[in-house]
Amino acid sequence: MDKPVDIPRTLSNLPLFQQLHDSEIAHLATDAREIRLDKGQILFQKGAILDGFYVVVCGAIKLAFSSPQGNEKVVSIVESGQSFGEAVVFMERPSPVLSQALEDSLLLLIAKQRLFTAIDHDSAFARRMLAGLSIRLHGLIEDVEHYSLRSATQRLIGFLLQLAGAPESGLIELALPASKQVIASRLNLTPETLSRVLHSLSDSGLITVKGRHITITDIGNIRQHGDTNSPCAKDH
Amino acid sequence: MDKPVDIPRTLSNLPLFQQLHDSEIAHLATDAREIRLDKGQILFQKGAILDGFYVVVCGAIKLAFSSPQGNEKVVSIVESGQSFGEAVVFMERPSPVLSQALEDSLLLLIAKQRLFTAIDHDSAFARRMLAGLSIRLHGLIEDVEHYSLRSATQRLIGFLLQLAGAPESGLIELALPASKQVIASRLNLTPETLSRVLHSLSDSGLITVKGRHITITDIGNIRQHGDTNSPCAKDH
DNA sequence: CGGTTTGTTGAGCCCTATCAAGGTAGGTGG
DNA sequence: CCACCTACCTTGATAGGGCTCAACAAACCG
Repeated sequence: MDKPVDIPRTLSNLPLFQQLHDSEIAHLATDAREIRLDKGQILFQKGAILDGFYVVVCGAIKLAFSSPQGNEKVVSIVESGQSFGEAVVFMERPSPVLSQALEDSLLLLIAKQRLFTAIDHDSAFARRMLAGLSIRLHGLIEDVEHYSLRSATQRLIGFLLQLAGAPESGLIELALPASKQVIASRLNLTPETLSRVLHSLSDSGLITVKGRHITITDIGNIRQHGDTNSPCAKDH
Repeated sequence: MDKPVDIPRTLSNLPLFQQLHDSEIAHLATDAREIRLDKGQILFQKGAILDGFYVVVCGAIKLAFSSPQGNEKVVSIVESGQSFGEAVVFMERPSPVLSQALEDSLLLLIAKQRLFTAIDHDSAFARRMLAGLSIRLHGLIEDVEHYSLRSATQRLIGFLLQLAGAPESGLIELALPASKQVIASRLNLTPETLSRVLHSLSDSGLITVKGRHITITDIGNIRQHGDTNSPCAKDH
Protein backbone atom coordinates (compact mmCIF):
# COMPACT_ATOMS: atom_id res chain seq x y z
CA MET A 1 0.00 0.00 0.00
CA ASP A 2 2.98 2.31 -0.02
CA LYS A 3 4.18 2.13 -3.60
CA PRO A 4 3.46 5.12 -5.83
CA VAL A 5 0.29 5.11 -7.86
CA ASP A 6 0.13 5.08 -11.63
CA ILE A 7 -2.22 8.00 -11.70
CA PRO A 8 -3.08 8.08 -15.40
CA ARG A 9 -3.76 4.36 -15.37
CA THR A 10 -5.97 4.62 -12.31
CA LEU A 11 -7.93 7.49 -13.76
CA SER A 12 -8.50 5.79 -17.07
CA ASN A 13 -10.20 2.91 -15.28
CA LEU A 14 -12.83 5.14 -13.74
CA PRO A 15 -16.26 5.09 -15.35
CA LEU A 16 -16.17 8.86 -15.57
CA PHE A 17 -12.95 8.99 -17.53
CA GLN A 18 -13.05 5.79 -19.53
CA GLN A 19 -13.47 7.35 -22.91
CA LEU A 20 -10.90 10.09 -22.58
CA HIS A 21 -7.78 10.13 -24.74
CA ASP A 22 -4.43 9.50 -23.14
CA SER A 23 -3.44 13.10 -23.59
CA GLU A 24 -6.55 14.28 -21.81
CA ILE A 25 -6.00 11.85 -18.97
CA ALA A 26 -2.48 13.11 -18.67
CA HIS A 27 -3.79 16.63 -18.49
CA LEU A 28 -6.21 15.80 -15.71
CA ALA A 29 -3.50 13.96 -13.84
CA THR A 30 -1.30 17.05 -13.75
CA ASP A 31 -1.29 18.45 -10.23
CA ALA A 32 -3.25 15.42 -9.02
CA ARG A 33 -2.29 14.73 -5.45
CA GLU A 34 -2.22 11.35 -3.78
CA ILE A 35 -3.85 11.40 -0.39
CA ARG A 36 -3.53 8.59 2.11
CA LEU A 37 -5.93 8.45 5.00
CA ASP A 38 -5.95 6.28 8.07
CA LYS A 39 -9.18 4.75 9.21
CA GLY A 40 -11.19 7.36 11.03
CA GLN A 41 -9.21 10.27 9.69
CA ILE A 42 -11.19 13.28 8.57
CA LEU A 43 -10.49 14.53 5.05
CA PHE A 44 -12.43 17.76 5.30
CA GLN A 45 -15.06 19.21 7.57
CA LYS A 46 -18.45 20.54 6.70
CA GLY A 47 -17.94 24.05 5.35
CA ALA A 48 -14.62 23.32 3.68
CA ILE A 49 -13.79 24.90 0.34
CA LEU A 50 -12.42 22.33 -2.08
CA ASP A 51 -9.99 23.10 -4.83
CA GLY A 52 -10.67 19.88 -6.62
CA PHE A 53 -12.66 16.69 -6.41
CA TYR A 54 -11.64 13.31 -5.04
CA VAL A 55 -11.36 9.89 -6.58
CA VAL A 56 -11.31 6.87 -4.27
CA VAL A 57 -8.57 4.50 -5.43
CA CYS A 58 -9.04 2.10 -2.58
CA GLY A 59 -10.74 2.16 0.76
CA ALA A 60 -14.07 3.77 1.61
CA ILE A 61 -15.10 7.27 2.53
CA LYS A 62 -18.23 8.39 4.26
CA LEU A 63 -19.94 11.69 3.60
CA ALA A 64 -22.08 12.90 6.47
CA PHE A 65 -23.43 16.00 8.08
CA SER A 66 -23.15 16.65 11.73
CA SER A 67 -25.57 18.59 13.86
CA PRO A 68 -24.27 20.74 16.71
CA GLN A 69 -25.07 18.05 19.31
CA GLY A 70 -22.83 15.63 17.56
CA ASN A 71 -25.62 13.74 15.86
CA GLU A 72 -24.28 12.52 12.59
CA LYS A 73 -26.10 11.37 9.50
CA VAL A 74 -24.29 9.48 6.78
CA VAL A 75 -25.38 10.66 3.36
CA SER A 76 -23.21 8.45 1.26
CA ILE A 77 -20.56 5.77 1.40
CA VAL A 78 -18.07 6.24 -1.43
CA GLU A 79 -16.10 3.16 -2.44
CA SER A 80 -13.22 2.34 -4.76
CA GLY A 81 -13.62 3.69 -8.27
CA GLN A 82 -16.13 6.32 -7.29
CA SER A 83 -15.60 10.00 -6.85
CA PHE A 84 -17.07 12.81 -4.80
CA GLY A 85 -16.87 16.56 -4.40
CA GLU A 86 -17.66 17.47 -8.00
CA ALA A 87 -20.83 19.31 -7.08
CA VAL A 88 -19.03 21.35 -4.47
CA VAL A 89 -16.38 22.32 -6.99
CA PHE A 90 -18.87 23.43 -9.61
CA MET A 91 -20.85 25.45 -7.13
CA GLU A 92 -17.75 27.07 -5.68
CA ARG A 93 -19.36 27.01 -2.28
CA PRO A 94 -18.52 25.37 1.05
CA SER A 95 -19.17 21.67 1.35
CA PRO A 96 -22.42 20.81 3.11
CA VAL A 97 -20.97 17.56 4.42
CA LEU A 98 -17.87 16.32 6.16
CA SER A 99 -15.80 13.50 4.78
CA GLN A 100 -14.09 10.81 6.81
CA ALA A 101 -12.27 7.59 5.99
CA LEU A 102 -14.10 4.43 7.05
CA GLU A 103 -10.92 2.43 6.53
CA ASP A 104 -7.37 3.11 5.46
CA SER A 105 -7.85 4.69 2.06
CA LEU A 106 -6.02 6.12 -0.90
CA LEU A 107 -7.50 9.03 -2.79
CA LEU A 108 -6.58 11.23 -5.69
CA LEU A 109 -7.32 14.91 -5.66
CA ILE A 110 -7.97 16.24 -9.16
CA ALA A 111 -7.37 19.96 -9.43
CA LYS A 112 -10.33 22.13 -10.21
CA GLN A 113 -8.52 23.96 -12.96
CA ARG A 114 -7.73 20.73 -14.80
CA LEU A 115 -11.34 19.70 -14.57
CA PHE A 116 -12.50 22.99 -16.03
CA THR A 117 -10.11 22.91 -18.94
CA ALA A 118 -11.07 19.30 -19.61
CA ILE A 119 -14.66 20.41 -19.89
CA ASP A 120 -13.73 23.28 -22.18
CA HIS A 121 -11.72 20.95 -24.33
CA ASP A 122 -13.99 17.97 -24.64
CA SER A 123 -17.70 18.42 -24.73
CA ALA A 124 -18.26 14.66 -24.56
CA PHE A 125 -16.52 14.76 -21.21
CA ALA A 126 -18.76 17.60 -20.14
CA ARG A 127 -21.77 15.54 -21.06
CA ARG A 128 -20.48 12.57 -19.15
CA MET A 129 -19.93 14.80 -16.17
CA LEU A 130 -23.50 16.03 -16.49
CA ALA A 131 -24.77 12.48 -16.70
CA GLY A 132 -22.74 11.57 -13.64
CA LEU A 133 -24.21 14.35 -11.58
CA SER A 134 -27.65 13.45 -12.86
CA ILE A 135 -27.25 9.90 -11.67
CA ARG A 136 -26.25 11.13 -8.29
CA LEU A 137 -29.23 13.45 -8.23
CA HIS A 138 -31.54 10.57 -8.97
CA GLY A 139 -29.90 8.50 -6.30
CA LEU A 140 -30.68 11.20 -3.79
CA ILE A 141 -34.25 11.46 -5.01
CA GLU A 142 -34.54 7.76 -4.43
CA ASP A 143 -33.17 8.23 -0.93
CA VAL A 144 -35.75 10.88 -0.24
CA GLU A 145 -38.43 8.53 -1.52
CA HIS A 146 -37.21 5.80 0.79
CA TYR A 147 -37.05 8.04 3.84
CA SER A 148 -40.47 9.46 3.13
CA LEU A 149 -42.70 6.57 2.40
CA ARG A 150 -40.97 3.45 3.54
CA SER A 151 -40.57 1.78 6.90
CA ALA A 152 -37.32 0.77 8.54
CA THR A 153 -37.67 -2.80 7.31
CA GLN A 154 -38.36 -1.70 3.77
CA ARG A 155 -35.36 0.62 3.76
CA LEU A 156 -33.09 -2.15 4.96
CA ILE A 157 -34.41 -4.57 2.36
CA GLY A 158 -33.97 -1.98 -0.36
CA PHE A 159 -30.41 -1.46 0.78
CA LEU A 160 -29.63 -5.18 0.81
CA LEU A 161 -31.12 -5.69 -2.64
CA GLN A 162 -29.03 -2.82 -3.96
CA LEU A 163 -25.91 -4.38 -2.47
CA ALA A 164 -26.86 -7.71 -4.01
CA GLY A 165 -27.03 -6.26 -7.48
CA ALA A 166 -30.05 -7.67 -9.28
CA PRO A 167 -29.76 -11.44 -9.47
CA GLU A 168 -32.91 -13.36 -10.23
CA SER A 169 -32.68 -16.13 -7.71
CA GLY A 170 -30.50 -18.33 -5.59
CA LEU A 171 -28.69 -17.73 -2.32
CA ILE A 172 -26.97 -14.39 -2.23
CA GLU A 173 -24.12 -13.75 0.12
CA LEU A 174 -23.01 -10.24 0.77
CA ALA A 175 -20.87 -8.27 3.18
CA LEU A 176 -21.84 -4.93 4.65
CA PRO A 177 -19.54 -2.20 3.35
CA ALA A 178 -19.19 -0.60 6.77
CA SER A 179 -19.96 -1.06 10.45
CA LYS A 180 -23.58 -1.50 11.41
CA GLN A 181 -23.53 1.87 13.08
CA VAL A 182 -22.61 3.54 9.82
CA ILE A 183 -25.10 1.49 7.83
CA ALA A 184 -27.79 2.40 10.34
CA SER A 185 -27.04 6.08 9.90
CA ARG A 186 -27.01 5.70 6.13
CA LEU A 187 -30.51 4.21 6.36
CA ASN A 188 -31.59 6.85 8.81
CA LEU A 189 -32.02 4.40 11.66
CA THR A 190 -30.54 4.03 15.10
CA PRO A 191 -28.15 1.10 15.58
CA GLU A 192 -30.68 -0.43 17.96
CA THR A 193 -33.42 -0.40 15.37
CA LEU A 194 -31.16 -1.83 12.70
CA SER A 195 -30.22 -4.65 15.01
CA ARG A 196 -33.84 -5.43 15.73
CA VAL A 197 -34.87 -5.32 12.08
CA LEU A 198 -32.04 -7.66 11.13
CA HIS A 199 -33.23 -10.09 13.77
CA SER A 200 -36.79 -9.76 12.67
CA LEU A 201 -35.85 -10.64 9.08
CA SER A 202 -33.66 -13.42 10.34
CA ASP A 203 -36.51 -14.86 12.44
CA SER A 204 -38.73 -14.76 9.38
CA GLY A 205 -36.16 -16.93 7.63
CA LEU A 206 -35.51 -14.38 4.91
CA ILE A 207 -31.87 -13.75 5.73
CA THR A 208 -29.05 -15.14 7.79
CA VAL A 209 -26.79 -12.78 9.68
CA LYS A 210 -23.26 -13.55 10.76
CA GLY A 211 -21.40 -10.42 11.76
CA ARG A 212 -21.09 -8.29 8.68
CA HIS A 213 -21.95 -11.19 6.40
CA ILE A 214 -25.53 -11.56 5.34
CA THR A 215 -27.10 -14.29 3.25
CA ILE A 216 -30.36 -13.69 1.48
CA THR A 217 -32.09 -17.04 1.49
CA ASP A 218 -35.13 -16.23 -0.58
CA ILE A 219 -34.78 -13.25 -2.84
CA GLY A 220 -38.23 -13.47 -4.34
CA ASN A 221 -39.84 -13.50 -0.93
CA ILE A 222 -37.75 -10.68 0.42
CA ARG A 223 -38.62 -8.54 -2.58
CA GLN A 224 -42.26 -8.81 -1.62
CA HIS A 225 -41.50 -7.60 1.89
CA GLY A 226 -39.64 -4.68 0.42
CA ASP A 227 -42.56 -3.68 -1.77
CA THR A 228 -44.60 -0.80 -0.55
CA ASN A 229 -47.78 -2.84 -0.40
CA SER A 230 -47.03 -4.96 2.63
CA PRO A 231 -48.74 -2.83 5.25
CA CYS A 232 -46.06 -3.29 7.82
CA ALA A 233 -43.49 -5.98 7.55
CA LYS A 234 -42.99 -6.50 11.24
CA ASP A 235 -43.69 -9.73 13.01
CA HIS A 236 -46.33 -8.67 15.53
CA MET B 1 -52.58 34.44 -21.29
CA ASP B 2 -53.30 33.36 -24.80
CA LYS B 3 -50.93 35.46 -26.84
CA PRO B 4 -47.87 33.78 -28.30
CA VAL B 5 -44.69 33.79 -26.26
CA ASP B 6 -41.50 35.52 -27.30
CA ILE B 7 -39.46 32.42 -26.69
CA PRO B 8 -35.97 33.82 -27.19
CA ARG B 9 -36.75 36.74 -24.92
CA THR B 10 -38.16 34.46 -22.24
CA LEU B 11 -35.19 32.16 -22.37
CA SER B 12 -32.66 34.94 -22.18
CA ASN B 13 -34.18 36.05 -18.87
CA LEU B 14 -33.56 32.70 -17.23
CA PRO B 15 -30.60 32.49 -14.88
CA LEU B 16 -29.36 29.46 -16.76
CA PHE B 17 -29.26 31.19 -20.12
CA GLN B 18 -28.48 34.75 -19.19
CA GLN B 19 -25.03 34.91 -20.62
CA LEU B 20 -25.73 33.19 -23.90
CA HIS B 21 -25.41 35.05 -27.19
CA ASP B 22 -28.52 35.79 -29.18
CA SER B 23 -27.56 33.26 -31.79
CA GLU B 24 -27.21 30.56 -29.15
CA ILE B 25 -30.52 31.46 -27.63
CA ALA B 26 -32.09 31.28 -31.05
CA HIS B 27 -30.60 27.86 -31.52
CA LEU B 28 -31.99 26.58 -28.24
CA ALA B 29 -35.37 28.04 -29.06
CA THR B 30 -35.57 26.06 -32.28
CA ASP B 31 -38.09 23.25 -31.82
CA ALA B 32 -39.06 24.66 -28.44
CA ARG B 33 -42.68 23.88 -27.78
CA GLU B 34 -45.07 25.97 -25.75
CA ILE B 35 -47.11 23.90 -23.35
CA ARG B 36 -50.16 25.21 -21.55
CA LEU B 37 -51.46 23.29 -18.59
CA ASP B 38 -54.63 23.69 -16.60
CA LYS B 39 -54.46 23.49 -12.85
CA GLY B 40 -54.27 19.87 -11.81
CA GLN B 41 -53.27 18.64 -15.25
CA ILE B 42 -50.53 16.05 -15.35
CA LEU B 43 -47.57 16.83 -17.58
CA PHE B 44 -45.93 13.44 -17.40
CA GLN B 45 -46.14 10.38 -15.20
CA LYS B 46 -43.43 8.67 -13.26
CA GLY B 47 -41.54 6.51 -15.75
CA ALA B 48 -41.93 8.86 -18.67
CA ILE B 49 -39.10 9.33 -21.15
CA LEU B 50 -38.46 13.01 -21.83
CA ASP B 51 -37.09 14.34 -25.06
CA GLY B 52 -36.22 17.67 -23.57
CA PHE B 53 -36.37 19.64 -20.38
CA TYR B 54 -38.98 22.13 -19.23
CA VAL B 55 -38.82 25.79 -18.35
CA VAL B 56 -41.63 27.27 -16.29
CA VAL B 57 -42.65 30.60 -17.85
CA CYS B 58 -45.49 31.16 -15.46
CA GLY B 59 -47.43 29.07 -13.01
CA ALA B 60 -46.11 26.36 -10.74
CA ILE B 61 -45.36 22.69 -11.23
CA LYS B 62 -44.98 20.04 -8.61
CA LEU B 63 -42.69 17.07 -8.91
CA ALA B 64 -43.70 14.11 -6.80
CA PHE B 65 -43.53 10.37 -6.61
CA SER B 66 -46.50 8.22 -5.99
CA SER B 67 -46.54 4.91 -4.22
CA PRO B 68 -48.91 2.16 -5.37
CA GLN B 69 -51.43 2.96 -2.62
CA GLY B 70 -51.78 6.47 -3.92
CA ASN B 71 -49.58 8.02 -1.29
CA GLU B 72 -47.86 10.95 -2.87
CA LYS B 73 -44.77 12.81 -1.81
CA VAL B 74 -43.91 16.18 -3.30
CA VAL B 75 -40.20 16.43 -4.01
CA SER B 76 -40.11 19.88 -5.44
CA ILE B 77 -42.25 22.86 -6.36
CA VAL B 78 -40.94 24.50 -9.52
CA GLU B 79 -41.94 28.12 -10.03
CA SER B 80 -41.62 30.73 -12.78
CA GLY B 81 -38.14 31.11 -14.18
CA GLN B 82 -36.98 27.71 -12.99
CA SER B 83 -36.54 24.58 -14.99
CA PHE B 84 -36.75 20.84 -14.43
CA GLY B 85 -36.08 17.59 -16.20
CA GLU B 86 -32.44 18.24 -17.09
CA ALA B 87 -31.17 15.34 -15.04
CA VAL B 88 -33.63 12.95 -16.65
CA VAL B 89 -32.52 14.09 -20.08
CA PHE B 90 -28.83 13.62 -19.36
CA MET B 91 -29.36 10.19 -17.88
CA GLU B 92 -31.57 9.10 -20.75
CA ARG B 93 -33.67 7.10 -18.32
CA PRO B 94 -37.31 7.21 -17.22
CA SER B 95 -38.29 9.97 -14.87
CA PRO B 96 -38.47 8.90 -11.21
CA VAL B 97 -41.20 11.47 -10.53
CA LEU B 98 -44.47 12.62 -11.97
CA SER B 99 -45.11 16.22 -12.81
CA GLN B 100 -48.38 18.06 -12.35
CA ALA B 101 -49.51 21.68 -12.62
CA LEU B 102 -50.42 23.31 -9.31
CA GLU B 103 -52.08 26.17 -11.18
CA ASP B 104 -52.68 27.13 -14.79
CA SER B 105 -49.18 27.22 -16.18
CA LEU B 106 -47.17 27.92 -19.27
CA LEU B 107 -44.05 25.91 -19.99
CA LEU B 108 -41.43 25.67 -22.67
CA LEU B 109 -40.04 22.35 -23.73
CA ILE B 110 -36.45 22.67 -24.92
CA ALA B 111 -35.43 19.87 -27.23
CA LYS B 112 -32.76 17.51 -26.01
CA GLN B 113 -30.80 17.81 -29.24
CA ARG B 114 -30.59 21.58 -28.96
CA LEU B 115 -29.38 21.26 -25.41
CA PHE B 116 -26.64 18.87 -26.44
CA THR B 117 -25.38 20.98 -29.28
CA ALA B 118 -25.44 24.04 -27.03
CA ILE B 119 -23.19 22.18 -24.63
CA ASP B 120 -20.89 21.12 -27.43
CA HIS B 121 -20.73 24.64 -28.71
CA ASP B 122 -20.26 26.64 -25.54
CA SER B 123 -18.30 25.20 -22.68
CA ALA B 124 -19.26 28.09 -20.44
CA PHE B 125 -22.83 26.98 -20.89
CA ALA B 126 -21.83 23.45 -20.03
CA ARG B 127 -20.24 24.69 -16.84
CA ARG B 128 -23.31 26.67 -15.93
CA MET B 129 -25.38 23.60 -16.52
CA LEU B 130 -23.07 21.64 -14.24
CA ALA B 131 -23.31 24.33 -11.59
CA GLY B 132 -27.10 24.27 -11.91
CA LEU B 133 -27.29 20.55 -11.34
CA SER B 134 -24.85 20.87 -8.47
CA ILE B 135 -27.06 23.42 -6.78
CA ARG B 136 -30.00 21.12 -7.13
CA LEU B 137 -27.96 18.26 -5.74
CA HIS B 138 -27.07 20.32 -2.71
CA GLY B 139 -30.68 21.31 -2.26
CA LEU B 140 -31.60 17.65 -2.10
CA ILE B 141 -28.81 16.94 0.35
CA GLU B 142 -30.22 19.68 2.52
CA ASP B 143 -33.64 18.08 2.23
CA VAL B 144 -32.23 14.77 3.37
CA GLU B 145 -30.59 16.55 6.28
CA HIS B 146 -33.89 18.14 7.25
CA TYR B 147 -35.85 14.92 7.02
CA SER B 148 -33.24 13.05 8.99
CA LEU B 149 -32.38 15.12 11.96
CA ARG B 150 -35.04 17.74 12.33
CA SER B 151 -38.50 17.73 13.83
CA ALA B 152 -41.69 18.82 12.09
CA THR B 153 -41.48 22.27 13.66
CA GLN B 154 -37.88 22.72 12.63
CA ARG B 155 -38.63 21.67 9.06
CA LEU B 156 -41.48 24.14 8.81
CA ILE B 157 -39.37 26.97 10.22
CA GLY B 158 -36.58 26.13 7.80
CA PHE B 159 -39.06 26.24 4.96
CA LEU B 160 -40.48 29.59 6.03
CA LEU B 161 -37.05 31.13 6.42
CA GLN B 162 -36.14 29.91 2.96
CA LEU B 163 -39.27 31.51 1.55
CA ALA B 164 -38.47 34.71 3.38
CA GLY B 165 -35.08 35.00 1.77
CA ALA B 166 -32.54 36.06 4.36
CA PRO B 167 -33.54 39.40 5.80
CA GLU B 168 -31.95 40.40 9.08
CA SER B 169 -34.94 41.72 10.94
CA GLY B 170 -38.37 43.28 10.80
CA LEU B 171 -41.76 41.83 10.07
CA ILE B 172 -41.75 39.50 7.14
CA GLU B 173 -44.89 38.74 5.21
CA LEU B 174 -44.99 35.83 2.86
CA ALA B 175 -47.47 33.74 0.94
CA LEU B 176 -47.32 29.99 0.68
CA PRO B 177 -46.56 28.95 -2.90
CA ALA B 178 -49.16 26.17 -2.86
CA SER B 179 -51.97 24.68 -0.84
CA LYS B 180 -51.19 23.53 2.65
CA GLN B 181 -51.67 19.94 1.57
CA VAL B 182 -48.91 20.31 -0.99
CA ILE B 183 -46.65 22.18 1.41
CA ALA B 184 -47.21 19.48 3.99
CA SER B 185 -46.16 16.80 1.54
CA ARG B 186 -43.13 18.85 0.51
CA LEU B 187 -42.10 18.94 4.18
CA ASN B 188 -42.90 15.29 4.61
CA LEU B 189 -45.75 15.92 6.99
CA THR B 190 -49.44 15.15 7.00
CA PRO B 191 -51.78 18.11 6.52
CA GLU B 192 -53.00 17.56 10.06
CA THR B 193 -49.55 17.88 11.53
CA LEU B 194 -48.77 20.97 9.48
CA SER B 195 -51.94 22.59 10.74
CA ARG B 196 -51.03 21.81 14.32
CA VAL B 197 -47.49 23.07 13.99
CA LEU B 198 -48.67 26.31 12.42
CA HIS B 199 -50.99 26.82 15.36
CA SER B 200 -48.31 25.98 17.81
CA LEU B 201 -46.00 28.61 16.31
CA SER B 202 -48.86 31.03 16.17
CA ASP B 203 -49.66 30.46 19.85
CA SER B 204 -46.04 31.08 20.70
CA GLY B 205 -46.38 34.46 19.03
CA LEU B 206 -43.70 33.73 16.46
CA ILE B 207 -45.94 33.93 13.41
CA THR B 208 -49.39 35.00 12.35
CA VAL B 209 -51.37 32.85 9.99
CA LYS B 210 -54.17 34.06 7.75
CA GLY B 211 -55.00 31.54 5.07
CA ARG B 212 -51.96 31.22 2.86
CA HIS B 213 -50.46 34.42 4.20
CA ILE B 214 -48.00 34.15 7.00
CA THR B 215 -46.26 36.92 8.90
CA ILE B 216 -43.08 36.22 10.78
CA THR B 217 -43.19 38.52 13.78
CA ASP B 218 -39.80 37.86 15.26
CA ILE B 219 -37.25 36.47 12.88
CA GLY B 220 -34.44 36.31 15.38
CA ASN B 221 -36.50 34.31 17.79
CA ILE B 222 -37.87 31.96 15.18
CA ARG B 223 -34.35 31.25 13.95
CA GLN B 224 -33.51 29.94 17.40
CA HIS B 225 -36.46 27.59 17.34
CA GLY B 226 -35.31 26.35 13.97
CA ASP B 227 -31.84 25.62 15.24
CA THR B 228 -31.12 22.05 16.04
CA ASN B 229 -30.25 22.83 19.63
CA SER B 230 -33.70 23.50 20.97
CA PRO B 231 -34.49 20.05 22.37
CA CYS B 232 -38.04 20.07 21.17
CA ALA B 233 -39.72 23.21 20.00
CA LYS B 234 -43.19 22.41 21.25
CA ASP B 235 -45.17 24.57 23.57
CA HIS B 236 -45.38 23.70 27.27
C1' DC C 1 -5.85 -10.59 28.65
C1' DG C 2 -7.75 -5.94 30.02
C1' DG C 3 -9.71 -2.07 27.51
C1' DT C 4 -12.30 -0.12 24.03
C1' DT C 5 -15.29 -0.13 20.38
C1' DT C 6 -19.26 -2.39 18.40
C1' DG C 7 -23.45 -4.67 18.64
C1' DT C 8 -27.65 -6.57 21.30
C1' DT C 9 -31.59 -6.55 24.27
C1' DG C 10 -35.24 -4.57 27.12
C1' DA C 11 -38.52 -0.98 28.93
C1' DG C 12 -40.73 3.26 28.23
C1' DC C 13 -42.03 7.27 25.80
C1' DC C 14 -42.76 10.77 22.32
C1' DC C 15 -43.68 12.42 17.89
C1' DT C 16 -46.23 12.00 14.20
C1' DA C 17 -49.54 9.23 11.38
C1' DT C 18 -54.15 7.65 11.23
C1' DC C 19 -58.96 7.77 11.63
C1' DA C 20 -63.04 10.40 12.11
C1' DA C 21 -65.81 14.55 12.31
C1' DG C 22 -66.64 19.14 11.89
C1' DG C 23 -65.76 23.77 9.98
C1' DT C 24 -64.69 27.29 6.20
C1' DA C 25 -64.25 29.29 1.84
C1' DG C 26 -64.82 29.86 -2.83
C1' DG C 27 -67.28 28.90 -6.84
C1' DT C 28 -71.67 27.58 -9.36
C1' DG C 29 -76.32 27.41 -10.63
C1' DG C 30 -80.88 28.46 -9.65
C1' DC D 1 -78.52 36.78 -3.61
C1' DC D 2 -78.77 32.66 -1.54
C1' DA D 3 -78.24 27.64 -1.21
C1' DC D 4 -75.45 24.15 -2.35
C1' DC D 5 -71.32 21.71 -3.30
C1' DT D 6 -66.81 20.54 -3.09
C1' DA D 7 -62.23 21.28 -1.94
C1' DC D 8 -59.51 22.70 1.71
C1' DC D 9 -58.46 23.07 6.31
C1' DT D 10 -58.96 22.26 11.30
C1' DT D 11 -59.59 19.73 15.58
C1' DG D 12 -59.84 15.71 18.56
C1' DA D 13 -58.84 10.97 20.02
C1' DT D 14 -55.93 7.08 19.44
C1' DA D 15 -52.16 4.20 18.40
C1' DG D 16 -47.87 2.74 16.69
C1' DG D 17 -43.07 2.92 14.86
C1' DG D 18 -38.88 4.09 15.95
C1' DC D 19 -35.97 6.77 19.38
C1' DT D 20 -33.95 7.14 24.04
C1' DC D 21 -31.89 5.49 27.95
C1' DA D 22 -29.58 1.90 30.18
C1' DA D 23 -27.35 -2.31 30.82
C1' DC D 24 -25.14 -6.13 28.96
C1' DA D 25 -22.59 -9.19 25.52
C1' DA D 26 -19.15 -9.73 21.94
C1' DA D 27 -15.64 -8.73 19.10
C1' DC D 28 -11.56 -6.44 18.09
C1' DC D 29 -6.85 -4.85 19.17
C1' DG D 30 -2.81 -3.94 21.21
